[in-house]
Amino acid sequence: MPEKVYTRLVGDRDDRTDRIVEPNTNKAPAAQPPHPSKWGVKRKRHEKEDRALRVEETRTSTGTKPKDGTLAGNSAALPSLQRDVTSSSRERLRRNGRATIPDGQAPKRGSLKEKSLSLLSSRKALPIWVYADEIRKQLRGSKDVLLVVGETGSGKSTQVPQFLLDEPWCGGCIAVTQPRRVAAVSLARRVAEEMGTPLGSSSPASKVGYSIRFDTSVSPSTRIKFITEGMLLQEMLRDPTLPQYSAVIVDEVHERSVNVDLILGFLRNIVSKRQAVRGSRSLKVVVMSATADVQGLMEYFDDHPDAAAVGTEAQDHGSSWSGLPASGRSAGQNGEGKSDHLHERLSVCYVKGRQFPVKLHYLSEPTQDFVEEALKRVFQIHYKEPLPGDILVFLTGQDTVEALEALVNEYALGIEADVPKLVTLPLFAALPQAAQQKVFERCPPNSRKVILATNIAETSVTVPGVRFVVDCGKVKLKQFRNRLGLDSLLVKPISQSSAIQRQGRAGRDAPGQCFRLFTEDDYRNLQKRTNPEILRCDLSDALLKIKARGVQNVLEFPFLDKPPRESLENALLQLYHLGALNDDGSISDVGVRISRLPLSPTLGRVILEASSEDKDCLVEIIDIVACLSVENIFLSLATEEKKEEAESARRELMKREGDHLTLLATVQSYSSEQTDRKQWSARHFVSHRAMQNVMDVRKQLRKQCEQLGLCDTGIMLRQSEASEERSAAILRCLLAGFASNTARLLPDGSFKTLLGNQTVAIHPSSVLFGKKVEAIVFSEFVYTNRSYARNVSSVKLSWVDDVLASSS
DNA sequence: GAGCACTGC
Repeated sequence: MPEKVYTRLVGDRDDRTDRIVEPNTNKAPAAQPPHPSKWGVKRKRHEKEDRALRVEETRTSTGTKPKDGTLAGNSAALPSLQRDVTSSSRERLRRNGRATIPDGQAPKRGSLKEKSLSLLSSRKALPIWVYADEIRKQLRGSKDVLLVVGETGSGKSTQVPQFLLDEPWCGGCIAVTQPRRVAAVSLARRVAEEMGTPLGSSSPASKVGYSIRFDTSVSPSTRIKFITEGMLLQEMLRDPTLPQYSAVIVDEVHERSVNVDLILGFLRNIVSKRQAVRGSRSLKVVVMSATADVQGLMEYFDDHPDAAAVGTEAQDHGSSWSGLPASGRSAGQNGEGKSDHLHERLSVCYVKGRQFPVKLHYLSEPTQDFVEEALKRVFQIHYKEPLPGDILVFLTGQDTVEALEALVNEYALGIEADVPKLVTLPLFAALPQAAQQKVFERCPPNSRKVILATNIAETSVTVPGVRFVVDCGKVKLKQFRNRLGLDSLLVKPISQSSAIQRQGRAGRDAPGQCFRLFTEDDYRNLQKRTNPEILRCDLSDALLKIKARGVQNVLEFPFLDKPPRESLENALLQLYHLGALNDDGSISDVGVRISRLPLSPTLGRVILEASSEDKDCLVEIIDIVACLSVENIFLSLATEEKKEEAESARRELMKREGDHLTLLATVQSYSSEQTDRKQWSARHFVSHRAMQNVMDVRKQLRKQCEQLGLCDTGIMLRQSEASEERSAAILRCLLAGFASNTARLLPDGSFKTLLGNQTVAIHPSSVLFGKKVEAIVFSEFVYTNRSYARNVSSVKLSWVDDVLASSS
């Protein structure tokens, strides 16, 4: 069906020449030059990666990143921070952010100043401190961009913004981006303490604030604002040139989230066009990274059109200031530099971190069973190495964590009385909060903790007291497959940078050891870096954001790593089918409105459909969409007994139409509970934390829908009676966003997608599991061992036909 | 009759 549209949008399907063609009204897609010639070298690399990806599918990646980044160099002084790192609840974040201001009372100025003075000596001890003058000097001249490469504990996140604050060019605000919300809040709190100023909105004189979803805390005097990447992108949507900022510091760039890639692209455009767009006022950009692909970043920022050919730099600044990495950086950090290239607009600063040495051990032979191997290693360490020193084991998922937990506990029963005890602690994101907290608690005397963790311990959570790391060398990661248009979740080998990051977790408190459950040869054969997320995800959201910020031709967007052509094509087509793009490829009114919503384009489209006159079910759809945009609200249960109990407790919520109306019934029931929602959640085996998030999202979406003019003020108070017609309208809204996620029943009882004719199975977690209905729509499609549809609803085949007919 | 790593607006 969309063959004709496809051809118009992106060229002939069989025409695999080297080009990407934007949606265009021209009948024949013109062969557009993909990008200026200077991108030639980079493009080759992407093509290679693209091919490798499609052909072998064995390479891997995930956001790799050294350090928790939350308070480099100071985390030991802030034990409470560690706990907050695992929390996602807003209340906790709030408390965290306001820890210095008890109960909202205005703090005494003197006490703040005293505290600030007492912190000064520890600040001066940070490795970054001696670079303060140099950093200022570099940005004072014609340099607009500074790269800071700082290893763990260098103090760059807290100190660099303070170094710049009183510079003559810095009249406005400094934004410091963070990938995680907790980091933004805790860094803001720390910097406010160091500066002796109240935090955020607590006082009009406050100089340090933060901005995260659901919680922005700034004052009229805010000069330093810690902000999540997503929030800065939202600000850029309103004000593409960021006029209120004198500087943007982009932290944790090595993690290479999609958001950070977009931010870097927009900043690069602003910097190179700054005269024209911002008048005489310049915008300084500081890019901070732990393990930098410095070469790529330098070329990226140095490559802008008006950069002068040659500059003088670095000659008198010593070895830390140049295009060449200073000696003594850790192995494996991609140290190749381009020494003969001098930069006009750009300088680089290398700062050594504080990390204890970690001794490496490899297997002599590869293992088939890393759980078994990890078990051996844990007991070997436990018997051989004296206390203190906890063990952190990196595994792939909940299944392997629980398997090893059972094994360790079983063998631990046989530990002799005169040997210390072992305390096993699982750690993964789906684990309830209280259980996660246990890894931060002190364990009984004469015992050793064994933390069995997923990738969550690689960046998001820093476990104190670890001196031994056992690394299985694998990671479970999501990969978007363009051919099939679906996500797969597969276990893959980690990258070298990821292995180094895991190893570093043993050297935070004292010298440590890392046991890699693979051979040294295996290590050498690992990919150097993890593929950045932008190369392995669905790009429709990113491309819509780019278009919404006024970049008409997405090929003009300076991607640090250019995504494969197939991904770009796919995303453009998807946006077109959603109605977010016009026939000429420009963003449509629908697209503009979708881009304003904090949702994926598909969910945004469902919202818009629900606001239309004939559907008119926005209230209900918002509840459903809110559920789909947070973690699973239904607790997964371990035992058969619990499962049966949960099934009967949830019976009143289950709807025969499917999972979406079940979610709606759950939200409606939860929100009508006025006395004790926590207890209600426990009774129905529903995650209270997830439901709190649902209510936050619901509130935000309601407000934004009003602002977008999708509904009248107060309409949300109206609760319509459930009815057949109502249910039908709701399901038809879902079809508007998920037309491609539809399947019909075959005589043999299996389902085949209407587009693509692929077999899908209803996931066993669905209320429709095992049911036979003529057609289904699903909001999630995941390939693990087979293709599964999750969050499934029953629809009429005729509705699907209507939607498919109208969109092609 | 399966089993999902991790962020974020």
